[in-house]
Amino acid sequence: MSTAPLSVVPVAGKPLRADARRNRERILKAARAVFADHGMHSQIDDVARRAKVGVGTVYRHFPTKEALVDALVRERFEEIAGYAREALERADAWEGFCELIWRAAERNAADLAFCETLASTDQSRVVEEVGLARSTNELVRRAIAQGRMRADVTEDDVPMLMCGAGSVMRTNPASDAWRRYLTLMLDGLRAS
Amino acid sequence: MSTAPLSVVPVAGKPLRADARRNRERILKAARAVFADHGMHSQIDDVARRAKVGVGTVYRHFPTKEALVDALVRERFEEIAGYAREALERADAWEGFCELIWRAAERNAADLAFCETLASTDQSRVVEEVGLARSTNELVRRAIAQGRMRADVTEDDVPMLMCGAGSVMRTNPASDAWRRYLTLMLDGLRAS
DNA sequence: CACCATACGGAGCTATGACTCCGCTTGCAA
DNA sequence: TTGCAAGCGGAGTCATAGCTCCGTATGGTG
Repeated sequence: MSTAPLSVVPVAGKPLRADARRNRERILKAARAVFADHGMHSQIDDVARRAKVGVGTVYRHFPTKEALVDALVRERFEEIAGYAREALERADAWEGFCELIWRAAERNAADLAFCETLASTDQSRVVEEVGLARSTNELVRRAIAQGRMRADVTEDDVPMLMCGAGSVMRTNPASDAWRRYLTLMLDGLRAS
Repeated sequence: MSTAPLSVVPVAGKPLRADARRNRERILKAARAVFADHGMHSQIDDVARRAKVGVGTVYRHFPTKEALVDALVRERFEEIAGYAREALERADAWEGFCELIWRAAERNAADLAFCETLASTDQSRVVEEVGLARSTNELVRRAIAQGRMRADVTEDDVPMLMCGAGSVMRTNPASDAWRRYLTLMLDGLRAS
């Protein structure tokens, strides 16, 4: 007995009915808002309600809560990877690096779930897949070569930096503590 | 109908039967181990099993899971407050400060639940009550006066620092990333 | 238009884990 | 030794939240 696929995303990347495509967008939009506000404690029912869609529909598009979160996280990382590519175009790599960090942090500051995810689970997989790893490594390499960043900085330091920032944002939401944090941390990274 | 007290800790701080005192210690000991390993996801049943005690007994001593965690956290903060007092005895306040941070971090590195708590909920209350706030403030004040710490450091920076460390420890358990983190951060705090 | 695969809604089902209840046991004071 | 308040054990209750099921609706194709 060949059961029909539970998921709306077909075996091969096929057409996807118009209403399904529309609903998928509604769900993602609602999820962005709900998860930003309530973090990982957000409930799928809330997302569904907000998207004006039944729970079943949410689960047809994203088979588990985890899958939904992954989609949101990936979206965000892709955006940040874009910042990284822009930063690479600057002649001064250190300036580019700082800009990247600040832009990314600013983007995440209002998103509770993303901060929680960042500060609690390893994201190296996505960071890799999205091309963010490559860009930041290159940025770090250049900044060191230009003598603006301390020479012992490694690729692992950047995720660590952001993970710390996420945690500070989470502990003091609605505060500027994280700006303070980044200032100190970047001072720690600068060549002396 | 005056119901008997649910809790074993009496209205006034009274005698507490011998077996009750013994069990309380067993519970705390078990809880330290379980929470260190499994973090906030730890289950009371596991604590009870490990303590060789019924669940009911755990709840008689600590009315909620939260209360148990609070007790553990407070214990740890009291210990750290001790480190802080020792650090204050050093003539070089900056050295004392670094020592405090390193000792505290070393102590927390193997304790998942403590890191999670640190990185997710505001602990300023306990930090205050335990006298840790007072000590670190004094330490910071002196280090700045002695010209070894950058002058714009405030009392809020220290919890932030530790909170970030907790989060790094949690994301990369069984790794030395947090040492790296502290090195950078302390460099950020040092007077240039 | 008619047909049907694709998709939807939302009332449940279920697993999990915090907490309670109550009959039995035990420390300890008289 | 005896009485009983203080404690104990652990099966059971309850609330929550992730997820499923299936009858109904609808886009799109011939």
